[in-house]
Amino acid sequence: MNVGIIWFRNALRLNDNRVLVECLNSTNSQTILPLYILDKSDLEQNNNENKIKFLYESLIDLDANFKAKFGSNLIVLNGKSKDIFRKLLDSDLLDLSEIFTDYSNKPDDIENENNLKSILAENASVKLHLISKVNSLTNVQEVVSQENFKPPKTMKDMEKLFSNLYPKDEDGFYSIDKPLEIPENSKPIYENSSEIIKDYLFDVKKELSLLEKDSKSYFKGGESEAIIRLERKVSSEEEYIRNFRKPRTISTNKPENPLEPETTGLSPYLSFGCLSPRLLWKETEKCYRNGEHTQPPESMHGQLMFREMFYILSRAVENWDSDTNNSMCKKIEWGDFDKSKMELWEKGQTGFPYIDAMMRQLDATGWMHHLGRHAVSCFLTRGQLWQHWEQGRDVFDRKLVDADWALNNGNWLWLSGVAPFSMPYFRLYNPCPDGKSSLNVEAKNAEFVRYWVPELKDYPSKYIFEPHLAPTPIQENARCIIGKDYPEPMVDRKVVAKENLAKFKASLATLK
DNA sequence: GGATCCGTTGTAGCT
DNA sequence: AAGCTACAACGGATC
Repeated sequence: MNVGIIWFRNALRLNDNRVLVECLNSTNSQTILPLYILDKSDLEQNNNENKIKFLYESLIDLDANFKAKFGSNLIVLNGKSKDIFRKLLDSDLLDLSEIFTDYSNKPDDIENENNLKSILAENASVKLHLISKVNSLTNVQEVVSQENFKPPKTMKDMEKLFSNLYPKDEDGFYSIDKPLEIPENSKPIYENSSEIIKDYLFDVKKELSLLEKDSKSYFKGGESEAIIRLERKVSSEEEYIRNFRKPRTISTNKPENPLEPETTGLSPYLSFGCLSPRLLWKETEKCYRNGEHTQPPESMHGQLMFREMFYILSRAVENWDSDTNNSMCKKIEWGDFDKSKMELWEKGQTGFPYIDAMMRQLDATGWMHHLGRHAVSCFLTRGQLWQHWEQGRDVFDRKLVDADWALNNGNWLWLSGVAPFSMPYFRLYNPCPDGKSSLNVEAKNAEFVRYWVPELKDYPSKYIFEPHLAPTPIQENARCIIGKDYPEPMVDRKVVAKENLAKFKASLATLK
């Protein structure tokens, strides 16, 4: 019996999963074998616990849904994918014919893929299918190899690109593909693999139980959770979706539930592939069809188009995740790696309550408000600390539950000011937002800072963003002396901002 | 080909 | 208190 492997990688779901559909439709495989492969030591080294927890929960959910639908468990293995595939190929017990997985251009995935290809080269009868349009709305390989392709840098570019690929219908909506239904299984599951791969079997439930319990991690992983949240935050919130505008959705988290984001909170589900971007697009479109709605770049569809832009760019631009030999990254003379600066920033001990609140939220929950991301990345790089964007990128990658290689690198390129996006380098975010700042919705409600920086909970709002300016009696009254109970600002923000602006300008001049 | 416009989301100070 | 202006001046696309 020929076996076709469904190798789940970045799409931990059954809905709108082309990998699943293609495998079940293939005439070359008579039985199927669903696999997920992780490398525990690698996973633990590069991800904090919130992310690992989210992954385990997603795998448990996928397993349960797969079992309910297809009558068999998902097989989760711990090891190097090349060793595992070698084992499967060498076994006499299993007649492997095809491997189906989702297309990815993440460096780790490409490395694993290349290893697999070299193994398969010795077994010409086994075919590897890389399925496109699983986690993106477009076929990014096809898009970037088109003759007239130019890397998109603005929303206008993306609108042009979408108009060509998905001509608008009479109502003005792009003809994005319909999400795929979960297919009916017409094939038996290959049940005899456990003997072959027994050394690699990974007990997800057990591993999850070993993780720490006191995590503030807010999002629960899994497709089931994604579908519930999609319904709760999109489908049944039509007015919110139709009016969606990024700058106007800044707000502190609700006092009664400080961990729940004001925005949809769907990003972790997108990055783990628990949710199809196509499904989110179409649910949003349903809301749009009922009345007036915002337009890109600010609208919900606009957000998904930016996501798509980064997927395309990360494939088109060599060395997307590096500042070397990256055609979209200006090489700025960043300061040498400064361990103490990085630690203060990462631990939320900079002495800037807004920055510290955001960084502590990131550490505790794995999530941060998008404008917080702007503020802390600007602060770390061109704004105040003059540290290399790659350092901040690494921290975000390790801690953000919604970290996505293409998006995370793209956003750091953008916010640090090195990419040719619309971010004039002199436009800095104020780490101490006051009532006049565009961040003022957040600033007016200082509860956010009080929750995450409880040392300052008794400070009057007037001083909460720059507590070192509070007169001594006020500090004493709030039982938090700056310099003793909460740090002094680690830099004079205005002085360093001015210096950094000059350095950035000087660096740019040498590039001309 | 030089001028002008525009870009998902700036800030500070003044009236 | 909302709105204007200055700040300092990017870089690619378009006219």
